[in-house]
Amino acid sequence: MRYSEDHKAKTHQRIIEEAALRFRRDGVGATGLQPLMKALGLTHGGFYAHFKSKDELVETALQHAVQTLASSLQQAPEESGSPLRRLIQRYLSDAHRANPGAGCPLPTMSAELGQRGEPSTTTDAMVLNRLALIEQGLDGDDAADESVLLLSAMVGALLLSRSVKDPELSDRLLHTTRAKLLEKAASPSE
Amino acid sequence: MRYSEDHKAKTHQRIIEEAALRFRRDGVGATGLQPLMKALGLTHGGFYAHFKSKDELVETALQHAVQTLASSLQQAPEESGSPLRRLIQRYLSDAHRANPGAGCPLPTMSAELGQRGEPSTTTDAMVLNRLALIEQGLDGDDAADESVLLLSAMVGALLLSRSVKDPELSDRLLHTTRAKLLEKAASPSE
DNA sequence: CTATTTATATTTCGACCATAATATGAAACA
DNA sequence: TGTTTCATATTATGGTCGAAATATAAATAG
Repeated sequence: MRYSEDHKAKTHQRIIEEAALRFRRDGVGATGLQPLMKALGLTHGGFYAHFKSKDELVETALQHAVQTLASSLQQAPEESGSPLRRLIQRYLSDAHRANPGAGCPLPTMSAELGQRGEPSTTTDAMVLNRLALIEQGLDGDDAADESVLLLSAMVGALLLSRSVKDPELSDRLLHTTRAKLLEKAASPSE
Repeated sequence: MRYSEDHKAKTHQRIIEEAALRFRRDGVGATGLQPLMKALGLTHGGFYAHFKSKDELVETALQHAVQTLASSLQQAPEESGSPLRRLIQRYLSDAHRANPGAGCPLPTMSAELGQRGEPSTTTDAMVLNRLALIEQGLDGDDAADESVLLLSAMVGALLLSRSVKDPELSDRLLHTTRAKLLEKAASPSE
């Protein structure tokens, strides 16, 4: 073997990362394997040496996105407030809205995955993970229910803010929801 | 051959209605014109006598769905509470979750429409319409901002509840959000 | 040997078009 | 006038096209 030892493994990983980007940015159905491989400087034929189907790649890329996001949400540089406040600020930020390919898969992919009849439970895991994360930042006996509201509002606001055409309306959706949710996460001991 | 006077108009309308159903249930990209026409007992060739492209049908079907929904939201039989409370109950109902093809296009189509680079402003119109409807049912100087939160949460909760696999988690997302939002719409004169 | 390329198979997509089909309005006939 | 035939306008059929999709297998390059 004159290929480097981990050559295939690196290609494998590059496919996953490019797919995770495109699936979130363009959608699963709109992402062709041919353009995907071409973007990596490869041809489409070799795809099946790495995955046995597109569906398998979807599942793999989704899990990769989940893990990447989970770690990206942990590291918060120097933002203000509690972990929950930082999460809200990051999630409903202009940067997150502008870069769906690097962001949360829920607003971009969950509808399509549900429609596909995907038997995957990865969405469930994501939701449960996010709910737990939010609940940690809340107080009171109502924290569990409140976390559901926060997650729904975050996902919905990001989705809608990306879907409307008018930039002012988009800002209103994003920033107003952010402000309202930050109110809820105001005082950890209220 | 000359058909009855309104034959083509009826066919035209049938195409729109079947498309509005499928676009919401299966997604725009996953809905082929051939199966669509076949479902109406027609062949695919005649499609272009009615619409000059699939994109035109998408726009038409979306507007049809908007108008249908708008009227369907008005007529509330004998549910409890204010119009806003009835809207929340209907939107976050088990029936709405179970029938995406007959429901609000925002949770099912907006992500895909945004990704498509659709230049349509129909999504904007829907959002503005819903915001105004919700704001009418709210009180206080905070009504405008509060309506954004309500809409985001409604869309997000419905989207997520349709996307997860576990029925209990789905119920939790749907019912908890409904309960929390009904609290907010509790007393019109608070 | 192995990872990738190249070539190919099979569908399916949106889109187009020539042709067939036929109900109505007009014309012709009784 | 009442009935039938004809011509026309309109709608749907069904075939086809190029492109792109997923997937496989053989050939090639590292």
